[in-house]
Amino acid sequence: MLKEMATLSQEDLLMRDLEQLFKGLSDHTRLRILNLLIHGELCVCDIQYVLRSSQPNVSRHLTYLKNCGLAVDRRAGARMYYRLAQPNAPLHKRVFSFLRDIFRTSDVLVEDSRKLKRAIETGSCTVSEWHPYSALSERASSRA
Amino acid sequence: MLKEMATLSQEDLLMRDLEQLFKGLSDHTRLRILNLLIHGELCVCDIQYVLRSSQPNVSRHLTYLKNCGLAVDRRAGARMYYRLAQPNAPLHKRVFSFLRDIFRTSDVLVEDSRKLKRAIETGSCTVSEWHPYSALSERASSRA
DNA sequence: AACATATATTGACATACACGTATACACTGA
DNA sequence: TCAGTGTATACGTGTATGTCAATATATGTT
Repeated sequence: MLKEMATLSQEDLLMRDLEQLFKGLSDHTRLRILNLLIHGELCVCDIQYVLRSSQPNVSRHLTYLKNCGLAVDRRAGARMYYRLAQPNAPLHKRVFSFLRDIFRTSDVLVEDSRKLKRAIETGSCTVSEWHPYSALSERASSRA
Repeated sequence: MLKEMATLSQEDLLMRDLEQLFKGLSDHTRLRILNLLIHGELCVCDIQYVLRSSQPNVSRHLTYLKNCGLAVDRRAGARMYYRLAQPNAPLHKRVFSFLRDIFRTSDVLVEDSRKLKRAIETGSCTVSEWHPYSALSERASSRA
Protein backbone atom coordinates (compact mmCIF):
# COMPACT_ATOMS: atom_id res chain seq x y z
CA MET A 1 0.00 0.00 0.00
CA LEU A 2 2.05 2.83 1.30
CA LYS A 3 4.44 3.23 -1.59
CA GLU A 4 6.18 6.27 -0.31
CA MET A 5 9.43 5.90 -2.17
CA ALA A 6 9.07 8.66 -4.70
CA THR A 7 11.02 7.32 -7.61
CA LEU A 8 9.45 9.79 -10.01
CA SER A 9 6.66 7.64 -11.28
CA GLN A 10 4.33 8.66 -14.05
CA GLU A 11 1.95 10.23 -11.57
CA ASP A 12 4.60 12.65 -10.46
CA LEU A 13 5.22 13.58 -14.04
CA LEU A 14 1.59 14.54 -14.39
CA MET A 15 1.76 16.62 -11.25
CA ARG A 16 4.78 18.35 -12.64
CA ASP A 17 2.95 18.98 -15.88
CA LEU A 18 0.11 20.61 -13.99
CA GLU A 19 2.54 22.68 -12.01
CA GLN A 20 4.25 23.77 -15.20
CA LEU A 21 0.95 24.56 -16.84
CA PHE A 22 -0.15 26.86 -14.05
CA LYS A 23 3.27 28.42 -13.70
CA GLY A 24 2.99 29.32 -17.33
CA LEU A 25 -0.22 31.16 -16.53
CA SER A 26 1.01 32.90 -13.40
CA ASP A 27 2.58 35.96 -14.94
CA HIS A 28 0.80 39.01 -16.29
CA THR A 29 3.07 39.30 -19.31
CA ARG A 30 2.43 35.70 -20.29
CA LEU A 31 -1.30 36.14 -19.78
CA ARG A 32 -1.21 39.11 -22.12
CA ILE A 33 0.73 37.08 -24.66
CA LEU A 34 -1.68 34.16 -24.45
CA ASN A 35 -4.56 36.55 -24.88
CA LEU A 36 -3.04 37.53 -28.23
CA LEU A 37 -2.13 34.00 -29.28
CA ILE A 38 -5.69 32.89 -28.70
CA HIS A 39 -6.56 35.10 -31.66
CA GLY A 40 -4.01 33.43 -33.88
CA GLU A 41 -0.39 32.89 -34.76
CA LEU A 42 1.90 35.83 -34.19
CA CYS A 43 5.54 36.72 -34.48
CA VAL A 44 7.60 38.21 -31.70
CA CYS A 45 7.54 41.73 -33.07
CA ASP A 46 3.75 41.70 -33.24
CA ILE A 47 3.51 40.84 -29.58
CA GLN A 48 6.25 43.27 -28.69
CA TYR A 49 4.33 46.01 -30.44
CA VAL A 50 1.07 45.37 -28.62
CA LEU A 51 2.61 44.87 -25.21
CA ARG A 52 5.14 47.69 -25.56
CA SER A 53 7.56 45.49 -23.71
CA SER A 54 11.22 44.91 -24.45
CA GLN A 55 12.11 42.36 -27.09
CA PRO A 56 14.18 40.17 -24.74
CA ASN A 57 11.33 40.13 -22.27
CA VAL A 58 8.78 39.03 -24.84
CA SER A 59 11.18 36.45 -26.19
CA ARG A 60 11.91 34.97 -22.79
CA HIS A 61 8.24 34.67 -21.90
CA LEU A 62 7.54 33.04 -25.23
CA THR A 63 10.30 30.56 -24.52
CA TYR A 64 8.72 29.97 -21.13
CA LEU A 65 5.35 29.30 -22.74
CA LYS A 66 7.02 26.92 -25.15
CA ASN A 67 8.70 25.02 -22.32
CA CYS A 68 5.39 24.84 -20.48
CA GLY A 69 3.84 23.19 -23.48
CA LEU A 70 1.43 26.07 -23.96
CA ALA A 71 2.93 27.38 -27.19
CA VAL A 72 4.91 26.14 -30.16
CA ASP A 73 7.11 28.07 -32.52
CA ARG A 74 7.81 28.00 -36.21
CA ARG A 75 10.53 29.74 -38.14
CA ALA A 76 9.70 31.72 -41.25
CA GLY A 77 12.81 33.40 -42.49
CA ALA A 78 14.21 35.65 -39.83
CA ARG A 79 10.95 35.64 -37.96
CA MET A 80 9.73 33.23 -35.32
CA TYR A 81 6.01 32.61 -35.21
CA TYR A 82 4.31 31.42 -32.06
CA ARG A 83 0.95 29.81 -31.69
CA LEU A 84 -0.99 27.90 -29.06
CA ALA A 85 0.13 24.33 -28.60
CA GLN A 86 -2.36 21.51 -29.15
CA PRO A 87 -5.39 23.80 -29.13
CA ASN A 88 -7.59 20.78 -29.72
CA ALA A 89 -6.17 18.48 -27.08
CA PRO A 90 -8.75 17.93 -24.32
CA LEU A 91 -6.75 19.55 -21.55
CA HIS A 92 -5.55 22.51 -23.57
CA LYS A 93 -8.95 22.99 -25.11
CA ARG A 94 -10.43 23.41 -21.66
CA VAL A 95 -7.59 25.67 -20.58
CA PHE A 96 -7.85 27.97 -23.56
CA SER A 97 -11.62 28.04 -23.40
CA PHE A 98 -11.38 29.01 -19.76
CA LEU A 99 -8.80 31.66 -20.48
CA ARG A 100 -10.74 33.14 -23.34
CA ASP A 101 -13.74 33.59 -21.10
CA ILE A 102 -11.98 35.28 -18.24
CA PHE A 103 -9.80 37.36 -20.55
CA ARG A 104 -12.93 39.11 -21.76
CA THR A 105 -13.39 40.57 -18.30
CA SER A 106 -10.04 42.34 -18.28
CA ASP A 107 -9.91 45.82 -19.73
CA VAL A 108 -6.19 45.52 -20.28
CA LEU A 109 -6.56 42.35 -22.30
CA VAL A 110 -9.53 43.60 -24.25
CA GLU A 111 -7.57 46.70 -25.14
CA ASP A 112 -4.63 44.52 -26.19
CA SER A 113 -6.94 42.61 -28.50
CA ARG A 114 -8.26 45.83 -29.99
CA LYS A 115 -4.76 47.11 -30.54
CA LEU A 116 -3.76 43.90 -32.26
CA LYS A 117 -6.73 44.05 -34.60
CA ARG A 118 -6.05 47.67 -35.45
CA ALA A 119 -2.45 46.75 -36.25
CA ILE A 120 -3.66 43.97 -38.49
CA GLU A 121 -6.16 46.17 -40.30
CA THR A 122 -3.64 48.94 -40.84
CA GLY A 123 -1.11 46.48 -42.21
CA SER A 124 1.51 46.49 -39.48
CA CYS A 125 4.22 43.92 -39.20
CA THR A 126 3.15 40.43 -40.23
CA VAL A 127 -0.43 41.18 -41.13
CA SER A 128 -0.24 39.38 -44.45
CA GLU A 129 0.49 36.08 -42.77
CA TRP A 130 -2.28 36.44 -40.25
CA HIS A 131 -4.52 33.44 -39.79
CA PRO A 132 -6.57 33.19 -36.63
CA TYR A 133 -7.88 30.13 -34.90
CA SER A 134 -11.40 30.19 -36.25
CA ALA A 135 -12.63 27.77 -33.65
CA LEU A 136 -11.24 29.73 -30.78
CA SER A 137 -11.85 33.25 -31.97
CA GLU A 138 -15.37 32.80 -33.24
CA ARG A 139 -16.86 34.50 -30.22
CA ALA A 140 -14.12 37.09 -29.88
CA SER A 141 -14.49 38.22 -33.48
CA SER A 142 -18.22 38.81 -33.17
CA ARG A 143 -18.03 41.81 -30.88
CA ALA A 144 -14.65 42.74 -29.42
CA MET B 1 2.07 39.42 -1.52
CA LEU B 2 0.31 42.33 -3.19
CA LYS B 3 2.39 44.73 -1.19
CA GLU B 4 2.69 47.35 -3.91
CA MET B 5 -0.73 48.80 -4.54
CA ALA B 6 0.84 51.96 -5.94
CA THR B 7 -1.02 53.46 -8.87
CA LEU B 8 -2.72 50.35 -10.07
CA SER B 9 -5.97 50.84 -11.86
CA GLN B 10 -8.84 48.44 -11.57
CA GLU B 11 -7.81 46.62 -14.71
CA ASP B 12 -4.40 45.96 -13.31
CA LEU B 13 -5.96 44.65 -10.17
CA LEU B 14 -7.78 42.07 -12.21
CA MET B 15 -4.57 41.09 -13.91
CA ARG B 16 -2.94 40.71 -10.54
CA ASP B 17 -5.86 38.66 -9.33
CA LEU B 18 -5.42 36.32 -12.25
CA GLU B 19 -1.72 36.14 -11.61
CA GLN B 20 -2.38 35.35 -7.98
CA LEU B 21 -4.97 32.76 -8.86
CA PHE B 22 -2.62 30.84 -11.11
CA LYS B 23 0.30 31.21 -8.74
CA GLY B 24 -1.90 29.58 -6.17
CA LEU B 25 -2.29 26.63 -8.52
CA SER B 26 1.34 26.35 -9.56
CA ASP B 27 2.63 24.19 -6.75
CA HIS B 28 2.16 20.47 -6.34
CA THR B 29 1.52 20.70 -2.61
CA ARG B 30 -1.21 23.28 -3.10
CA LEU B 31 -2.75 21.22 -5.88
CA ARG B 32 -2.87 18.26 -3.53
CA ILE B 33 -4.46 20.42 -0.84
CA LEU B 34 -7.06 21.80 -3.24
CA ASN B 35 -7.83 18.29 -4.36
CA LEU B 36 -8.78 17.52 -0.77
CA LEU B 37 -10.65 20.76 -0.17
CA ILE B 38 -12.79 20.10 -3.21
CA HIS B 39 -14.24 17.22 -1.22
CA GLY B 40 -15.14 19.43 1.71
CA GLU B 41 -13.95 21.47 4.63
CA LEU B 42 -10.86 20.18 6.42
CA CYS B 43 -8.62 21.12 9.28
CA VAL B 44 -4.86 21.37 9.01
CA CYS B 45 -4.18 18.07 10.71
CA ASP B 46 -6.42 16.22 8.25
CA ILE B 47 -4.46 17.57 5.34
CA GLN B 48 -1.18 16.98 7.07
CA TYR B 49 -2.15 13.38 7.61
CA VAL B 50 -3.04 12.71 3.97
CA LEU B 51 -0.08 14.55 2.51
CA ARG B 52 2.40 13.29 5.07
CA SER B 53 3.97 16.71 4.95
CA SER B 54 5.20 18.81 7.83
CA GLN B 55 2.69 20.89 9.72
CA PRO B 56 4.44 24.22 8.97
CA ASN B 57 4.55 23.34 5.31
CA VAL B 58 0.84 22.57 5.15
CA SER B 59 0.03 25.65 7.14
CA ARG B 60 2.12 27.89 4.93
CA HIS B 61 0.51 26.62 1.76
CA LEU B 62 -2.94 27.03 3.28
CA THR B 63 -2.07 30.61 4.12
CA TYR B 64 -0.93 31.05 0.54
CA LEU B 65 -4.22 29.67 -0.75
CA LYS B 66 -6.07 32.03 1.54
CA ASN B 67 -4.11 35.03 0.30
CA CYS B 68 -4.77 33.96 -3.27
CA GLY B 69 -8.48 34.02 -2.58
CA LEU B 70 -8.78 30.30 -3.23
CA ALA B 71 -9.54 29.28 0.34
CA VAL B 72 -11.02 30.69 3.50
CA ASP B 73 -10.46 29.65 7.07
CA ARG B 74 -12.63 29.31 10.12
CA ARG B 75 -11.61 28.77 13.69
CA ALA B 76 -13.26 26.07 15.78
CA GLY B 77 -11.57 25.89 19.12
CA ALA B 78 -7.92 25.20 18.67
CA ARG B 79 -8.45 23.99 15.15
CA MET B 80 -8.48 25.96 11.95
CA TYR B 81 -10.77 24.71 9.22
CA TYR B 82 -10.15 25.53 5.60
CA ARG B 83 -12.55 25.34 2.72
CA LEU B 84 -12.77 26.56 -0.85
CA ALA B 85 -13.50 30.26 -1.21
CA GLN B 86 -16.61 31.36 -3.07
CA PRO B 87 -17.22 27.95 -4.64
CA ASN B 88 -20.30 29.35 -6.33
CA ALA B 89 -18.80 32.53 -7.75
CA PRO B 90 -18.65 32.31 -11.55
CA LEU B 91 -14.87 32.46 -11.81
CA HIS B 92 -14.17 30.10 -8.95
CA LYS B 93 -16.88 27.74 -10.05
CA ARG B 94 -15.19 27.36 -13.40
CA VAL B 95 -11.79 27.00 -11.77
CA PHE B 96 -12.86 24.32 -9.34
CA SER B 97 -14.84 22.49 -11.97
CA PHE B 98 -11.80 22.50 -14.20
CA LEU B 99 -9.56 21.32 -11.39
CA ARG B 100 -11.89 18.55 -10.36
CA ASP B 101 -11.85 17.17 -13.87
CA ILE B 102 -8.12 17.15 -14.35
CA PHE B 103 -7.46 15.96 -10.81
CA ARG B 104 -9.19 12.72 -11.67
CA THR B 105 -6.42 11.93 -14.13
CA SER B 106 -3.69 12.03 -11.51
CA ASP B 107 -2.98 8.82 -9.65
CA VAL B 108 -1.38 10.77 -6.82
CA LEU B 109 -4.46 12.89 -6.31
CA VAL B 110 -6.87 10.01 -6.65
CA GLU B 111 -4.88 8.11 -4.04
CA ASP B 112 -4.98 11.17 -1.78
CA SER B 113 -8.75 11.24 -2.09
CA ARG B 114 -8.98 7.57 -1.25
CA LYS B 115 -6.78 8.04 1.75
CA LEU B 116 -8.91 10.91 2.96
CA LYS B 117 -12.09 8.89 2.65
CA ARG B 118 -10.57 5.96 4.49
CA ALA B 119 -9.53 8.30 7.27
CA ILE B 120 -13.05 9.66 7.47
CA GLU B 121 -14.63 6.24 7.54
CA THR B 122 -12.27 4.97 10.19
CA GLY B 123 -12.93 8.02 12.34
CA SER B 124 -9.60 9.82 12.21
CA CYS B 125 -9.12 13.38 13.29
CA THR B 126 -12.07 15.65 12.55
CA VAL B 127 -14.33 13.09 10.99
CA SER B 128 -17.34 14.07 13.03
CA GLU B 129 -17.39 17.55 11.60
CA TRP B 130 -17.03 16.39 8.04
CA HIS B 131 -19.40 17.95 5.56
CA PRO B 132 -18.52 17.79 1.88
CA TYR B 133 -19.55 20.11 -0.89
CA SER B 134 -22.38 18.10 -2.30
CA ALA B 135 -22.45 20.13 -5.48
CA LEU B 136 -18.79 19.69 -6.15
CA SER B 137 -18.25 16.16 -4.96
CA GLU B 138 -21.28 14.58 -6.55
CA ARG B 139 -19.24 13.04 -9.31
CA ALA B 140 -16.21 12.30 -7.18
CA SER B 141 -18.29 10.38 -4.67
CA SER B 142 -19.71 8.05 -7.28
CA ARG B 143 -16.54 6.08 -7.88
CA ALA B 144 -13.23 7.59 -6.83
C1' DA C 1 31.54 39.74 -47.44
C1' DA C 2 29.23 43.47 -45.12
C1' DC C 3 25.24 45.12 -43.23
C1' DA C 4 20.44 45.33 -41.46
C1' DT C 5 16.68 42.98 -39.27
C1' DA C 6 14.55 39.53 -36.16
C1' DT C 7 15.15 36.81 -32.34
C1' DA C 8 17.64 34.53 -28.54
C1' DT C 9 20.73 34.48 -24.79
C1' DT C 10 23.69 36.16 -21.08
C1' DG C 11 25.02 38.79 -16.83
C1' DA C 12 23.55 41.33 -13.04
C1' DC C 13 20.35 42.37 -9.65
C1' DA C 14 16.29 42.19 -6.84
C1' DT C 15 12.48 39.56 -5.46
C1' DA C 16 9.70 35.52 -4.64
C1' DC C 17 9.34 30.95 -3.38
C1' DA C 18 9.69 26.05 -1.06
C1' DC C 19 11.31 23.62 2.63
C1' DG C 20 13.08 22.18 7.28
C1' DT C 21 13.92 23.44 12.00
C1' DA C 22 12.86 26.01 15.79
C1' DT C 23 9.81 28.87 18.12
C1' DA C 24 5.71 31.67 19.01
C1' DC C 25 0.79 31.96 19.35
C1' DA C 26 -4.11 30.33 20.37
C1' DC C 27 -7.14 27.56 22.57
C1' DT C 28 -8.53 23.70 25.87
C1' DG C 29 -8.87 21.42 30.08
C1' DA C 30 -7.42 20.64 34.76
C1' DT D 1 -2.11 29.11 36.43
C1' DC D 2 -0.16 25.22 34.16
C1' DA D 3 0.61 21.81 30.68
C1' DG D 4 -0.94 19.86 26.28
C1' DT D 5 -2.63 20.21 21.60
C1' DG D 6 -3.33 22.56 17.20
C1' DT D 7 -1.73 26.10 14.26
C1' DA D 8 1.12 30.04 12.64
C1' DT D 9 5.32 32.48 12.05
C1' DA D 10 10.56 33.39 11.91
C1' DC D 11 14.90 32.18 10.34
C1' DG D 12 18.26 30.12 7.21
C1' DT D 13 19.23 28.12 2.77
C1' DG D 14 18.92 26.92 -1.82
C1' DT D 15 16.41 27.69 -6.01
C1' DA D 16 13.47 29.98 -9.32
C1' DT D 17 11.80 34.09 -11.38
C1' DG D 18 11.29 38.93 -13.72
C1' DT D 19 13.51 42.63 -15.71
C1' DC D 20 16.90 45.49 -18.04
C1' DA D 21 21.18 46.20 -20.60
C1' DA D 22 24.34 44.24 -23.50
C1' DT D 23 25.58 40.83 -26.59
C1' DA D 24 25.14 36.77 -29.48
C1' DT D 25 22.87 34.14 -33.11
C1' DA D 26 20.16 33.56 -37.33
C1' DT D 27 18.38 35.09 -41.55
C1' DG D 28 17.82 38.26 -45.53
C1' DT D 29 19.72 41.70 -48.68
C1' DT D 30 22.98 43.94 -51.35
